Amino acid sequence: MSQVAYLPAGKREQTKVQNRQAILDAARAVFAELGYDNVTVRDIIRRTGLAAGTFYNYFKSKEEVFAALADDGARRFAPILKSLRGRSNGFEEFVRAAIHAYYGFLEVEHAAWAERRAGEPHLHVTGETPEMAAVFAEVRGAILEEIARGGPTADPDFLASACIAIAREVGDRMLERRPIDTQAAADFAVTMIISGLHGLPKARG
Amino acid sequence: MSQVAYLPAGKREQTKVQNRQAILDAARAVFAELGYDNVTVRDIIRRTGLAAGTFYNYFKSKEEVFAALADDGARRFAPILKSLRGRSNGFEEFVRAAIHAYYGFLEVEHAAWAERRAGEPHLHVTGETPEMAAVFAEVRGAILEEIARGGPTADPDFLASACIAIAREVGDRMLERRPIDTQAAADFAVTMIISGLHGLPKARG
Amino acid sequence: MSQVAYLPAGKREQTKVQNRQAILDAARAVFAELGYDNVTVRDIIRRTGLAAGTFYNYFKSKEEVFAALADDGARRFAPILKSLRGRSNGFEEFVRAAIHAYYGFLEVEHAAWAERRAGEPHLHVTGETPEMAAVFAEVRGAILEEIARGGPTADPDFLASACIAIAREVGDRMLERRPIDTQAAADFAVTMIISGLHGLPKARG
Amino acid sequence: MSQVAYLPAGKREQTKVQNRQAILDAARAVFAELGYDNVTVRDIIRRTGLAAGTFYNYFKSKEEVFAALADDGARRFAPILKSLRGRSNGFEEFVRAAIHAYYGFLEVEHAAWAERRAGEPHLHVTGETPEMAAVFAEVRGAILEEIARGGPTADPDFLASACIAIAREVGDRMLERRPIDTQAAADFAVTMIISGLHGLPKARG
DNA sequence: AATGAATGAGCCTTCATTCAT
DNA sequence: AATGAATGAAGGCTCATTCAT
Repeated sequence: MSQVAYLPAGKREQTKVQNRQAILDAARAVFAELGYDNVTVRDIIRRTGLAAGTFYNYFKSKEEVFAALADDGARRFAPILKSLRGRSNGFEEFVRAAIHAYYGFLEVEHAAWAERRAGEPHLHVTGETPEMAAVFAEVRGAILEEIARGGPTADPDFLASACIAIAREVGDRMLERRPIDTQAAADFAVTMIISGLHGLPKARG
Repeated sequence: MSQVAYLPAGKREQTKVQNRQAILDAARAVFAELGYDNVTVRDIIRRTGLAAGTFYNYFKSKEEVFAALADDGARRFAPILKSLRGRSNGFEEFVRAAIHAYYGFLEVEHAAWAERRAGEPHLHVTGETPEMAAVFAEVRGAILEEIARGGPTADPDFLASACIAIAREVGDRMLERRPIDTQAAADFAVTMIISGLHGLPKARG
Repeated sequence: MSQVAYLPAGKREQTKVQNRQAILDAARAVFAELGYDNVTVRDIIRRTGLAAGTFYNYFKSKEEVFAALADDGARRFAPILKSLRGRSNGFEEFVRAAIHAYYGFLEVEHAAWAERRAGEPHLHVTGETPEMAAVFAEVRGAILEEIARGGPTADPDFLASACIAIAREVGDRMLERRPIDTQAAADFAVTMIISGLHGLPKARG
Repeated sequence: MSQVAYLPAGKREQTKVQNRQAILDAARAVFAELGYDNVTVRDIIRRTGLAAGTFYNYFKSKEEVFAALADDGARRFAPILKSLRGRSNGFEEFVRAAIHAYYGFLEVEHAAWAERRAGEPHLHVTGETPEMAAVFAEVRGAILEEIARGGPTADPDFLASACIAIAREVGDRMLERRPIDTQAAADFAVTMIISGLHGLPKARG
């Protein structure tokens, strides 16, 4: 009504996008900080400065925000990993590159956390930030694809799971140590994965 | 001091033990069903039929029940794994036996779950039941020991983590399929682990 | 920021004030009725008709409501006492006026109580309503000031305490009798205080 | 049945007395430590080592224990005060002696407390231990008696209340200071009381 | 759309009291 | 009598969600 008509996107729309982004940003931060399970919708909106009710104009639940963030992460990681693969000389090199990327991210992300989450029966922390979920998804995709094109005959799901599991769990251990040594962790994980792959029956002959 | 102490022998003691067990059973079920983080003390006692306050006669918190269950699990699994190791001819055989035992357990345990847990971002469920925590601890110990006696020089923590991670994650995938094929999953996991180990630098020579 | 901020002017704001007041009123009543220590947050909100959680939109704890009430009481009593002092011809008259004001308040307040609080070891009830806390605070201030300006050399804290104690305790007795005779009580208390003061060593000469 | 018959009091009866005493002792301690309002029956029996139910064989509620303790205190203090009165040369001396006795008790008792009870709206602490209740009761009796035998004509209840109030409140202030100076506090309280008395109308003449 | 107060279910925990043993 | 586990009513508090404005 009282809106200037010339602007390509009305103020309304812009605000809408901005708010959505604000919520996503806040959510990302608190997921990293508190861990998925401990995050409440209130935590998210508090961080946002928006009103409580506004959250529900954009998302139905914290699950939905998480999903959106993971999508987002996936969109951002896909090209990175793709280029990694392009530049890599063979599968092993790709795996190495991907794991280094992942551990680098872990290290940075982790540095941001306060050392909360004390008493809980510590059983792997991972998978609780959308970025990590996205990395996993991407790497998994890449592995599946690689396998499809002539890797071992082994069940691709099992294989992808195993690779990711190694990367993840070793990453967790890595984070528990001081100093954090991404190089050593990556070396180990890569060796384990690659030689594991070699042990599997080849596609033929 | 000067009072006659009524010996705790009769029915009282019996129901006390029974109640404790009832709580543990309920807790086990509920942890499996909802996942550790989502379980409330009330979930546990509700399933028990006991009064709210009664829970606190036995445990101080859900953490404590979890710990008790893990202890329990460890107590029951330790001898099994120990005997597995005694009977195994070499490390590979032990790994195979252990993984079979674990997957067998998973299969049974899993059969008990309803397929709830719909909306959640399904990122590994695992590690959240005390039994599994216990199994991991035991297997980890065994691996460490094996390594200590001339296995690869690799960082034992990384190694144990990786082996367990493979077993766990592949186990999860296994559970998602119909029919559940513990043999195939175990074959895969064992191969992956063993050949992964072979790729690691030997202690010497 | 880029959102239109709906100004808090309408009915919303009104009921917010109303609710706050409702809570304060309920709290006042309940403190008087049950005594500070026996009051629970739930007692307060119950009397309010509001939802449980609403209380916490306004106050963090019963302590905070109490403080708010005491502030309120102080604000209302300060001018009264001030004017009393202005109109009084000398300290004795002020003391008399203040005590009359206090006992008058006590009488009214007391009439509102049901005669609950049966079994408790009745050891002075007083000081547990915010108004009385406020009166005490004010009177204490006035006494301290008076003393500072040439009263007895005695320790001002002791002195204020003693005066207030007399007023309070005699007031309690007063309330226990039928009919309630504020005149007699005030006469006694004033005499006791004033002649007590006279007995103390003068500042000089 | 299996009891030796010769003993003047059977073991049963003795235990009964002992348990009652144990409860009373525990109660005394926790009343002093936590303050009447904050004490729960559980606090008392916990301290006792007895079983929860046993408490109810002896007392119906914490109120009842408190009353019993106050009685007990009264019984122990009566002779002390009586002798104080016998040895005192006139009323003033008695008041002084009694107040010294009271403040001495306060000082000792107080030393035993940890400095708990922080956040509470600090409005008089007193009257919450049975001993103090007893002292007050006794002093009150003495004052009443003294008055009856030719003191001021003033209302004896008011008078006793006022004297006790002064003693109590000044005692509270005393306890808040470091170092605790019972001499100064007693001097003040005695002066205030005695000169207050002098100002009251005499019985005749 | 945005707001933010209200809601009430639900969580954890403690407590007084009972009662079978 | 003594015991001590069981009970269930409260209490404090937080949260997701709604809805009048």
